Amino acid sequence: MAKTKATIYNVAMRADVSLATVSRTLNNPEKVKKETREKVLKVIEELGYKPNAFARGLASRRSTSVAVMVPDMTRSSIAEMVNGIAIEARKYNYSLILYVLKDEYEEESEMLKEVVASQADGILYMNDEINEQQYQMLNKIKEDYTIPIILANTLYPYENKLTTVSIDYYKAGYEITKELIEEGRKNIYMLTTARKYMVNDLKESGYLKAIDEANLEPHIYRTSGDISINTVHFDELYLEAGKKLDGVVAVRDSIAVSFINSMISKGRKVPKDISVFGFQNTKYASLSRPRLSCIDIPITDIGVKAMSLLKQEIDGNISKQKYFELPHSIIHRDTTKK
Amino acid sequence: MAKTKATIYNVAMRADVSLATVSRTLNNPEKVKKETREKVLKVIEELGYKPNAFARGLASRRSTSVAVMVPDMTRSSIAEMVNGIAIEARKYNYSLILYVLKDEYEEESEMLKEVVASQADGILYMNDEINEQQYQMLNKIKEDYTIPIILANTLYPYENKLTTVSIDYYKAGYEITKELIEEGRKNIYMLTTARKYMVNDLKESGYLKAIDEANLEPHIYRTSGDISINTVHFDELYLEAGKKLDGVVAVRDSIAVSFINSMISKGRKVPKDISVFGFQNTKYASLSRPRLSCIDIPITDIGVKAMSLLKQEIDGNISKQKYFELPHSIIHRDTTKK
DNA sequence: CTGTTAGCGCCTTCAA
DNA sequence: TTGAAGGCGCTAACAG
Repeated sequence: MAKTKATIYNVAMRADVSLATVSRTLNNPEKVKKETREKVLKVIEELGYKPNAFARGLASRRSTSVAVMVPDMTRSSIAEMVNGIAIEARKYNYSLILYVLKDEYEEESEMLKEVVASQADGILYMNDEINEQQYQMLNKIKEDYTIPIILANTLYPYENKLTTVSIDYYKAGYEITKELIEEGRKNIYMLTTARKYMVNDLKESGYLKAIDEANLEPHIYRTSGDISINTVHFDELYLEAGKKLDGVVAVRDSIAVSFINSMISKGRKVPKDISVFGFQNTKYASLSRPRLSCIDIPITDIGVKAMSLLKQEIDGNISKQKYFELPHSIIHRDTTKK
Repeated sequence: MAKTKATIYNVAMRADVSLATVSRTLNNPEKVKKETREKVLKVIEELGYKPNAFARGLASRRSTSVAVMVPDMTRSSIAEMVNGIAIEARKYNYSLILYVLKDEYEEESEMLKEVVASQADGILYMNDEINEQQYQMLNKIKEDYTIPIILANTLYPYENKLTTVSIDYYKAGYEITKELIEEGRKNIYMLTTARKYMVNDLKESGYLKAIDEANLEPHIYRTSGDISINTVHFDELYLEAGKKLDGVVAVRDSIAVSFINSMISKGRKVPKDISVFGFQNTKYASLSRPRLSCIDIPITDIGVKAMSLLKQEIDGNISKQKYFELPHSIIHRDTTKK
């Protein structure tokens, strides 16, 4: 038998109070006399009453929901961040509305309009490919509709209008490159993506800095994120660089692992002949053989922090600090000497 | 300057029609004269008007949103399914409200109440650990509130009240076990999870069937999904099974890969001494060395299909068919002989 | 084909 | 501390 959802009115009737009182016990309990409150809560419990989210949203102009915008759920870093967001959101009883971005700017613009229409209380935006146009659009939305926006693991280094949570990719790139140099490596390659990712550019800058300081020759090699493609690329790379190549910093664990596989199949030894560092500390890193040394990024924590900052901003506590950096660390496993 | 969101009323004024007409051009365009419609649409465009989702939901009692309930975003199968759901949902302009389940039954029950309160038009539920209690609760929600529910990659073999999209895990388990038998393997182990997952039980049944048919001895070995733990387990397993062990069917790619790594470190050759099959065809399978043979599960398609079925049910097209099976396939790579 | 009108369920002043 | 009443922005009959 179809149960009709209890309304605030039913609760009020049964508790013998006005619906205003019911509303108050839910939203401003301190303004209701203790006995009345308890009586009302009891009825709410009995009826399994939950306020209709639409009616509440319409009347209060708050939704207790936030929009989560991500480029691609299948990337494990994104999924883990969303997990962190979900954990934190749960604490505040916030709902998450998920938007998976398409590549087209138009689509994204359309989605943002939807987000505004959905009355989301805030936006968590994560997209490591963010460009000028997207950044400005986000900022416009924020200003036009005064809706808080937090960028999670999404860096746009040329401006700082939007609150950002990330790690220091530049420093991380620098550090691991430096370690390879200290190992005595002379021909260190950076393996990065052909597509333009802001965070990868930063890793690259860090790499270049270290290489430059050591007076070595920089080698940037761009490949695809796709395994079947980059395997072919690595064959070419080997032809070109040959046995001189003795160190690699890859912008993703998966790229590092497929590079290692490619080299081993050519008879090169890791880390005897070549040392390799990856980025992220995904499961790939521990499942690979030899197990991958890499930068560990606290990706879940980034999600948690971003959500908690968003909550603060929604509550009106806007800090002056725009950039929040979480600590990374270097994990030494079996593809480096240390 | 804070733009105040345009309302239907603003649009009506400016287009010099009643608000009912604006509503119609949005929801029943065929009921509006072409010229009027175009005039209205033009104004909508100019004002960047998007109907307030709350008001619309409240008035229409439809939300054009669905609840997506998942156990854990960090599992790549879950993330990929959500991706499929997002792709399909976009076609219908549906929003996704994401709920990450906790282990506690109470929590889940609370979440379902929230889903009902949120007026979601339907529920996509995925949880391969589903138990009796959870299944019955879902069914109760469905009946009490007549809200469509689809189980995606979530099997509860003892009942069939809820529409389900999955693959035939039993058959898949049977097939790969049979292949190992045909290779001449005699001591084939099933590596499964210590925790109870419905789908893993089905894989196990398929394995047992094939083993039984061949008059072989069944060996079920339960381990953790956690890499650091199962490595230790595999050492124990090796002590116990020793060199007789010559075939493995693992319920997850990651388990298969860490098993392989463990055996290789002990000097065993894959697939010369041991053949190994995994399940899922994740990236781990192609990044491992040797590359893992496994069952390919069309996980994105399961998400797509589930969402499309849900949309159908929401639209009132409830088919009698309760169970929808998608085809799986066997991927032969380098850890088996074929 | 278009306009008028009555809610949808809740929050929030304003009075009492 | 409580109740009455208006309205949030939109949809959906019902008239015309």
